[in-house]
Amino acid sequence: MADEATNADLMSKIVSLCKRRGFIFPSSEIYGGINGFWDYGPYGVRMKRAIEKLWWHEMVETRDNVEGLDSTIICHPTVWKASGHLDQFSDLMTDCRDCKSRFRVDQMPDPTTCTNCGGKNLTEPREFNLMMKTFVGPVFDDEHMAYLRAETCQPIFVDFNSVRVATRQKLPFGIAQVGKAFRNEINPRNFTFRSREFTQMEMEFFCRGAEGMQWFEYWKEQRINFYRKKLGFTDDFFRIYVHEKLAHYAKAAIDIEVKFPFGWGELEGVHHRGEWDLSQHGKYSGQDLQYFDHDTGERFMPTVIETSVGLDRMFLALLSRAYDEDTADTCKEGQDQDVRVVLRLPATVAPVQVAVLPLSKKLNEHAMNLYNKLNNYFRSEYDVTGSIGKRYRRQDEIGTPFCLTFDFESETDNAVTVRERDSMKQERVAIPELRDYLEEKIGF
RNA sequence: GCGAGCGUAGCUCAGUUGGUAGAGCAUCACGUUGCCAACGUGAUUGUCGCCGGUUCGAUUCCGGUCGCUCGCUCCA
Repeated sequence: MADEATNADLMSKIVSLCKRRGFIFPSSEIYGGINGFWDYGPYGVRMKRAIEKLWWHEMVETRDNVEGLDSTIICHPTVWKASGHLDQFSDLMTDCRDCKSRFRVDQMPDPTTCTNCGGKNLTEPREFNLMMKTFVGPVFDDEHMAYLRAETCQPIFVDFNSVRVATRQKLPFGIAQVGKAFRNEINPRNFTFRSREFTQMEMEFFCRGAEGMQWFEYWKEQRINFYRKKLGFTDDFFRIYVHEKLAHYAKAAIDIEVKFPFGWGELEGVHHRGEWDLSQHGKYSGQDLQYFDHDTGERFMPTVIETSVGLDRMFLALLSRAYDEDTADTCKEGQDQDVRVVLRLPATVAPVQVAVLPLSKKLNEHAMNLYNKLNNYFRSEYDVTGSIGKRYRRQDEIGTPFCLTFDFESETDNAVTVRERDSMKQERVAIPELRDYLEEKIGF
């Protein structure tokens, strides 16, 4: 119980910090907000882009057999018929206000009576579909209805042949995409964890059916290594959930779950989807999406291994892991307690990687020169306002790993003090060596 | 979608038994200091979530609505 209370407390501290420092705040807040939508502020967008860049580099730029794609959010409506998104969850449902049960109206013996408790206190039958609707063209009728994509992977399947032909890729190869997806979630919850507009980072890897399990294991390991090595996740923070109940088309599936303040939650899925998606799109489009192997003369439907992660969830996972409160010693007199809020973010994703802080306003000119140089290579920030200690704390709160203090000796010895966020230790580094020094510490 | 709780400054919250509001922190300026939330002086900030009703008068009472949190439900 005490643990749960602490965690709920942690969640509200994170939400509060996000609002205060401009990481994330509610969309349309001056109008009272809109449920399930969140805006990323100045620091938030820096960090979000850094995470995306890290993923893209890992999944696309360092691999010859993975190609990128940026498809539209609105697709031909039949895409969602083929994928099964339109048929499922488009049933009429009713809720019993007395016993809180929910029923499909077409399955009730008597649609006016609760099947469970016999009560008559039912809500009006409503259509449940998690896809967001819109209209293409100025006429709002069924003919012109379209949907915002519920996941970024379907357009990858749809464009599979075009990508294959254009890039002359042979199996096995993958297609990756980062982009917005939309779901009319019944109940958005837990800050940005479940929202109605979100960003996915997905990769579909196409291979021969016989090699499917082998690639499934490969990508599972790759993704786990990414969290361990690139984001520093440890075994107490994430775990693997193996699906026992699989979708009818799937051969294997795991989720990578993370310890959020509200409990364990899915961060990424690695799924063996078999031939299902390409077969469906082949069937509905009438196009032959089979792969022809020139060496063996075989024609077959590729098997798909998917890695799918929510960017917003990775963002929230990083914040959950990074948030910490120190009770560090203070050097100032007259302070009983010094609680320091610090985000121990990996330097690669920190919104500000380097802060340049002149000890005095009199040092403005030269310190500003240093800042302008470093800002070409690192996400940097300059701050002269307030005492040096206060500025360190401001940077701690947004997770800046390195603060460079430009002091009265800097102009003569051509060096600055580098103060490290987590240890608060300081080191004197010559200005000409700063770039190499920081690049080595920050990494990609 | 159902139920419960909540909504006052950027953040955390106090307050008004109905007479349009305060604190701490934060922010800004000047002075001072010069490596871990220093100090002094001064300054900025709210349609008390939104709409409506009752009332001479509503931030306060009532209704609705929007949003947040928790539980149930849902999560293809």
